Formats: sequence, C-alpha cells, structure tokens
Amino acid sequence: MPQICRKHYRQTPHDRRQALTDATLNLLAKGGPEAATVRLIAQKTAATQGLVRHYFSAKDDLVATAYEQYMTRIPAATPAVLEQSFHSHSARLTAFVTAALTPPVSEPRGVGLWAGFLYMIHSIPRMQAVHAKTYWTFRDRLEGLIVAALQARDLPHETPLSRRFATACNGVIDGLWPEGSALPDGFDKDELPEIGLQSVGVMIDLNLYKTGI
Amino acid sequence: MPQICRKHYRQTPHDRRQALTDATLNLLAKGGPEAATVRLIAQKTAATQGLVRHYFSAKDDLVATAYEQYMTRIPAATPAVLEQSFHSHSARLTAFVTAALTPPVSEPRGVGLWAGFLYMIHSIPRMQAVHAKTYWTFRDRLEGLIVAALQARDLPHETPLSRRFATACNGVIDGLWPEGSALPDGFDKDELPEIGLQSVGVMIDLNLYKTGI
DNA sequence: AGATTTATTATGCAAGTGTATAACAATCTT
DNA sequence: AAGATTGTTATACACTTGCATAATAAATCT
Repeated sequence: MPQICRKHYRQTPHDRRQALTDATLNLLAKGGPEAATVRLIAQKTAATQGLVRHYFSAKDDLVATAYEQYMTRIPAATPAVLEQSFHSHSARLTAFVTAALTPPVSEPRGVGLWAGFLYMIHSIPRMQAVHAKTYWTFRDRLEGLIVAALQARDLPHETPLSRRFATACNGVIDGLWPEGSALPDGFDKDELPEIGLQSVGVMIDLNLYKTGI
Repeated sequence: MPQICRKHYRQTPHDRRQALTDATLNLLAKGGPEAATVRLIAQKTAATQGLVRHYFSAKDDLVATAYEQYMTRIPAATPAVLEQSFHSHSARLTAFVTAALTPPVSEPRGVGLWAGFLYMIHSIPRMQAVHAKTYWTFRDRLEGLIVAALQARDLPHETPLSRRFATACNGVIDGLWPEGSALPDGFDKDELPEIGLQSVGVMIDLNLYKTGI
C-alpha cells in the first residue's frame, strides 16, 4: 500500500534499456556476477528495482541482454578499422590484428566481462548462440583478410589451409589479449600487439610487422 | 540447543579438505560461483555446513584454495609428459604442446573453471599471485624447450627472442584450448592440437608437426 | 478534457545465503 | 581410565537476493 509517489522523469524505453545494460556491464566487469544485483544496477541508473522488472522479464534476461550487446559490439568495433583505405592487403591485415589487441577492443575490463560470459556459454543456450555467432563472424572476417593478403603475393591460399590459418591467428589473438589484462605489469605497452603481429605474420609467411600501416 | 548428535566418521584433515575442495571445483565447473553454495558443497561431501567452516575460515577461503589447487595442478600435469625420453628436442616440445591441448589438461570443465578463476584474478590479490606464478612457470618451461630445440638445429635463440617465442606460443595454446570447449562442435577431434603444433612449429621455424613423438 | 494506457515508485515477501554458536562425539594425552 | 582436545552436528540468525503487487504519476488517445 504505497502512499506517496515521487515526481519522476519519463525516459524513452530505448534509453532506459541502454542505461540498464550499461550499468550491468560495468558492475559485472568490476565485481563479477555476485556484484551485479538488481538493486545496485537500479541505483546506478537512478532507477528502482521495479523498473528493471518492467523492462526485463527477469534478471537473467537483463544480464544476457547486456552480455549479448557487449559481445556483439566488440567484434564489430574491429572491422570499423577497415573502413580506412590501405595501400596493401597486408597493411589491412596488420591493422585488423593490431586493432584486436589494443584499446578500445582490448580493454582492461574486457577480461572480467569475457570471463563472466564464458561461464554462461556452457549453461545458457542463448549465450552459446551469441558466442558461436560472434566467433565465426570474427574468424571468417580474419580468413578473408588472410586470403586476400596471400593472394596478392601469389602464395597458396586454398580453402582448408586458409581456414586453419584463420583459426590459428584467431587463437593467438584470443590467447594474447587476456594475458595483458590478467598480468598488467608483465608486458611492455606495445609488446603484445607486436608479438601478435609477428606471430600472425610468420604463420602465413608474411612479414606483417615490417609492413606497417 | 542441539539435543541429539548422530554417530559420525572422523576422517583425516587432509582427506576432508581434499574432498571439500574437489566438490567445490565440481560445483564451480558445473554451475558457476552461484551454484557453489556452502550447503551444496557440504552435501556433496557428506558433511555439514559447520564442517566447512571448521576447515576453512570462510567460504572465500575454500573457493580460493580450490582454485589455487586446480590451477597449480593443471600446469603441473603437462611437464609430467616430459618424464619420458625423447629422441629429439623437437619431439619433446611437440609432446609438451600436444599435452597442453588434449585431455586431461584440456578438459571440458576446464573452461568453466578457468572463467571463474579469471574473475577472481583482478579482484583478489591471492589469486593474482597464483596466476602470475603458474603463468610464468609454464611460459618459462616452454621457453626452455624452445631454446633447446632451436639450439639443436643451430638456429638463433638469444634471450629476448626466445622470450617472445615463448609468449607467442603460450598465447596460441591459451587461445586455442578454450575455443575447443566453448564450441564443442566447431572443430574436429584432433584439429586444435594439430593447429597448435603447426603454429608453434612455424613460429620458431621448425616443422614440429612432421616431427612426431 | 476525460479516459485509458503505460511508466515508475514504494513496499512486502518468501527463499536462500554465509556465518555464528553451543551441544555432542570421537580421538588423543597422560 | 579420566580429562583435554579437536572434529562434527544441529540449530539459529541476520542479511541479501530476486520477484511480486498495488498505488501513483506521466503520457497518449479519442
């Protein structure tokens, strides 16, 4: 039996949902799933618990939506680099790999989010689908760039081979960037991108590192 | 005011602690941090809540100990492979990489555990120390094998170079094995170890894949 | 302008959580 | 064998969690 109801703004549904998912991601990144309580999320958004329930059927829905948003946004940020024009396919590939291993794609809070996301993958089908989609998308894009770079130099690039290349290169990237955040003091500033470039380059028999952008 | 107290076994402290950490790891792997409640852990061990408190100062202590145990046991399993004798340094390196990318080191539940562990790294100093220790240990061991293999073939192996090699190879391994568990149907049975071997081999300019064990 | 719908708040609730405590049982000491 | 110590149980508690509900404010519709 609520008696009094405060004056309040009325925001657009889109903004409210966005604010809620953003706050969720921040809390998840900082303190893990245990820290992302409905009450805290609401508070950070200057909203109330009830509102959360009004926009999301349940907490799981909110969390899943937030992860989904983040995970699809991150790989989408990388191809943005490719909008530029490059003087060679190698340069394009270099830019792609570098982008994946430097901010904002490879941000500190990313590891925390990635860890939480990883957890949900094997238990929540929806997250599994998100992961599968983003993973294959990213790898296929990488494969495309690799094929182009190989082709330009008359190197072998038949499909099963290039697919392996892409998987391997993707592996290096996926392996390197979490290390950087998990061991902040373990590497020099540009060390990991350099190692990534060198590895990818030597894997597909191109010297990407000297190629530059 | 407890009235009646059931008859009960009395196990050795070591066994009890071991059973508790094991149960914790199983629950963590299956359902994440939220599923690993003190009551459930106790139940799986045929113990009671109070016992958990008796052996661990708090739940955090139990969880941290469990992770610590797992994370130090896993990289320790890999060098076990090296006890065998090999006819070449390359073969030894091949065995090492293969071991890291196949069961029991690369087990399905590993990803879930790794994810949870990753979470604690940036918030709990104790876990950060565990991670740093296990990471450097593993990488240094890898570097040692790489140097030996390079040396045997009169290839350049000065320190800064070999360190990079090791970081890169470690990156491939760390990147590949989670993918296998996160996308169970995405790869053929032996695909990831093969790719790993090929990548590591080409990185340090050795054909590890054909070397065999 | 009045009615209706939708967004937002305040409050309540049942379930589950980690932790604390005291009684009891088993083992160890001497 | 009696006492001291430590492992083990049962129970209680304070707190937090996600979720539900009813009242109220803001907007929309006609």
